[in-house]
Amino acid sequence: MTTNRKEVARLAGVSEATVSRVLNGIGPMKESTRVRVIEAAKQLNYELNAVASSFARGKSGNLGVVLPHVPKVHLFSTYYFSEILSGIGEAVRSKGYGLLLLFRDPATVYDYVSLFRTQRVDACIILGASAVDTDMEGVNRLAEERLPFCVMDQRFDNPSVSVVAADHEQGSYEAVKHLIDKGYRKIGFLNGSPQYSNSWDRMTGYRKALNDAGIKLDESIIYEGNYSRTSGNRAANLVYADLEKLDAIFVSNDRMAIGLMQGLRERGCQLPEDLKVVAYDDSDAASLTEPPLTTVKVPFYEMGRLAAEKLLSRLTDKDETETVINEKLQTELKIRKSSGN
Amino acid sequence: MTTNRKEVARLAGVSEATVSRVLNGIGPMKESTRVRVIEAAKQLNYELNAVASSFARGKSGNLGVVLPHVPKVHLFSTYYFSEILSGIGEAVRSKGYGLLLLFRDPATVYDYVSLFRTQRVDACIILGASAVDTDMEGVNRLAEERLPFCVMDQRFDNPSVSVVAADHEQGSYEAVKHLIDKGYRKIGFLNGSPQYSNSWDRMTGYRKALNDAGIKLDESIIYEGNYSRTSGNRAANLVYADLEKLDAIFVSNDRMAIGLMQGLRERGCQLPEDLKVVAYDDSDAASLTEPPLTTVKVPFYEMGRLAAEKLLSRLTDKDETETVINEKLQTELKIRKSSGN
DNA sequence: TTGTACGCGTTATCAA
DNA sequence: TTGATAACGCGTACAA
Repeated sequence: MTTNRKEVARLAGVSEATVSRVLNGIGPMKESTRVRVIEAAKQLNYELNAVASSFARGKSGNLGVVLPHVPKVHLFSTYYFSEILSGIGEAVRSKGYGLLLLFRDPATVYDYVSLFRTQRVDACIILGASAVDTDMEGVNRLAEERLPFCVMDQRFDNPSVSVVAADHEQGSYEAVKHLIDKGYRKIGFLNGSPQYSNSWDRMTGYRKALNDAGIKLDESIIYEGNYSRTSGNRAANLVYADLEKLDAIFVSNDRMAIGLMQGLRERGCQLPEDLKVVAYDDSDAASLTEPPLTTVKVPFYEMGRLAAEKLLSRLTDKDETETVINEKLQTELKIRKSSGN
Repeated sequence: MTTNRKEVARLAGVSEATVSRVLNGIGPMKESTRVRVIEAAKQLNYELNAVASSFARGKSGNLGVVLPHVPKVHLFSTYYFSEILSGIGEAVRSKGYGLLLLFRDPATVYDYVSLFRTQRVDACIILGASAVDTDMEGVNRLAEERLPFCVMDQRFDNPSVSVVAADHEQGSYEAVKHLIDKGYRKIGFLNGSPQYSNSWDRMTGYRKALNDAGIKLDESIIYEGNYSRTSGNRAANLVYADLEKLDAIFVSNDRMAIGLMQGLRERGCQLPEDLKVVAYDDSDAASLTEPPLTTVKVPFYEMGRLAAEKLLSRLTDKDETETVINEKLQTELKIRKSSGN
């Protein structure tokens, strides 16, 4: 069925080793034999058996991407998901690797190490990790083994955990500062789930911006959701009740902001007149809402690409310097109508 | 580094073959040896080398999912993408397969066959195929080789091409019928790119619904976009000019509907008062718009899962009946405010 | 510049 | 019920 190296060798009248060398472009070779082998390969429609090759090399040639999977529930905005994946895909393709998608059950400790031990991946990127015990445990075990991996957008105390993230403290700072600059002082904050370092960073940026402007933090206008639209909608209740205490509100992602705005409008609010909103992500939906969302754009695509490139080049390069990846990309405030512009 | 079968065999005091049999649960074996092998494996922290196993079996153990990739451009709503992928992921995981993600350049003929020949995948699912020459060519070559693959949501003339699709004719019929039932007669249609069989099916459904209601088709209120929001926005120009000819409009997907509605509103339209809209997909955005979209829900998740399950079970089952997959799933109309409810 | 020969870890076949 | 052993297709050190 599948034509193999032996047949090519026979047709070209050379040894199998020569076929390998020619096809991999390794070592010196006479032009004439090179041509002969190429011809034979083409004629026989020969293609390298990737599995056999992986086996011989002791590498799978795959980059693993692990994501949490709860059937029918979207933990992440599909925007985040598809952007990061596209970025990773780009890097993977240009380096000639495969991209193996793995789904993990968020409730149990995922065995990343076995992913490597069974040689299914040469490196891996972890999406959607949080600070809950199971996630920490899994990642820490991986770090112990000093395997090539990288966590996306979640910080860990463990200094040997590689991370590519966005600078959410800066992003949040600028978001809140934008509101302050426009003259608003009573700025609330609807944050997301505390198990993401993300959320903490946003909080830090929020506090710092208020502090730098000499505005006292008002704990009573800090709300918590879980990054879902529903949770934003739920928060509308509280926010609506506190409306006289609020000029504006900073929301940790677009989805919650959308839910919040819907909830507020249902209760008769005019937006942005009654409340200015700044959100986070700059997902597709951000410009769809009424009013369109002022929001912090996160370079998900670039984050994915960067993480993958760093990992893969570490695999390729002989420099075994075993460096921990620690990148923090800048965000960018996109100003639209929801903040009163 | 990696402990292998030989070490387990030695520790358990059996042959390597026995280790394999025990670990794969194949053939009869004495309980005592079974336990002994399991113990040894556990003690040595042994895990099967997936690559070696694939090699020996002559199968990669991966299901390939091929999607078109234009850097930074989203041909598909990320909703479609992530839903289908989740569905496939579910099936793949439950069957113990890997999911290999492949990106293809839409401009060139993708060599699916080599995917199999190089043994990178045991089966594959093609997303985003269209009727343009390069796509047809690629898929037809694949069909010729009688390899296990399946195209998602795109029909081909070639009867040996497996397809899992949604019934867009029915979906469109119901969408338009809904408008007719509400008493509207002047119903326009903003369709998507003609290279998708999808678009043709929607057209058929549209025509049939009008016809069944005794409404004469008016070519002058049929518009064409390319499924992008921008194209919907562009269409707003024409639609606005034709407003007196229109009671309602059926739009081939949510994104275009959103662009259209934005464009119309910018021109001073009141929605849904001035024009009723029914869209398609029921993506996340559908319920975010103002007014929320009446739209046709497509079971993307189930389509992904079904395609993957069919393919994988064909691989597993001894029944080599080489059946062509041809599934058409039903859609469901979700009624919201945009159609005047 | 090219060929020989071995190893990679598993599956599967055949004997015992 | 278990053990030998031959593939599997390729990479690569070493020899020529």
